[in-house]
Amino acid sequence: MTRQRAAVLEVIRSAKCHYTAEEIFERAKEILPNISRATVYNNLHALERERLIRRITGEEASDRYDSSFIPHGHLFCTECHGISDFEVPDFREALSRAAGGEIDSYELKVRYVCPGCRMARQSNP
Amino acid sequence: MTRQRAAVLEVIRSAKCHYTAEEIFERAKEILPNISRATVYNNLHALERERLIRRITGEEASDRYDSSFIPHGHLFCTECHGISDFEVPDFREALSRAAGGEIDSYELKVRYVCPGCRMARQSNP
DNA sequence: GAATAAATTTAGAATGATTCTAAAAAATTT
DNA sequence: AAATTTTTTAGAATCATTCTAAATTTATTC
Repeated sequence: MTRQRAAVLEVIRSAKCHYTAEEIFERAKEILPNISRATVYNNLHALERERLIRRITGEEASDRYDSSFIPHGHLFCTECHGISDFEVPDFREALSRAAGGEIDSYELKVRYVCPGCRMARQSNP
Repeated sequence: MTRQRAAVLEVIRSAKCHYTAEEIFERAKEILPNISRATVYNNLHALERERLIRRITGEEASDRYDSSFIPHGHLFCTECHGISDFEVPDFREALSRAAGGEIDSYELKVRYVCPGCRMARQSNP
């Protein structure tokens, strides 16, 4: 656990939303001003392998990262492209049975129109 | 529905696996040799909007496409990077309730080690 | 059915996220 | 402390996707 890896992890842990690699890089620079983008990517991969963070592959070009391991799904708004979390039951057991062997992780992605955009739509349809 | 859009849709519908945009482009050229890559991308987006195909955002950099609308999840092997389908119950109703409004589509992604890779692992661990 | 307008296609340039590379720095082992 | 391994760094390279502007096709109007 180098200082750089700790900084990347700290940024993700203290985030109130899901950051992209670029956003993590910007914030890690506030802790270690000389940190390089490549190091952020290296450590995101390492931390994912060590299961300290999870990668969210969304609708956008860039992935986002999450440090929560409480089972939850992700809601992707198709209008404002916002992402929010939502509770889901723990499927792990059922999925392992369906997959015919132990699973690694799972992600439930839902595309929808978020309450904010839905309201805005009603005002000017 | 132009000839180009029909060709793209035909390639996806007759596929036995999930192709990337590049793979679709290669196969569409067998039908319309002058088709351009940009046209394939245009039509993939249009077909997705029209709900004739679904986009699968996986572990790789490039998205893949599916023409099946039978509810199913995708299993991503973390070793060989293969993708396979698996049956899941239709969550739509439950998800709409959880999301607090109608949902657009959903995708259940599972990362695991596929049976082939698991066996190969046991032989030389 | 020709004239006009709108939409689509094309080839290639541009963009942008991520990966690669090779040298320097840091950490670890002997 | 010398030697080895791992990590970091800056910047170049890659690769999927989007953008652009001109050409073509399709639809609409007279």
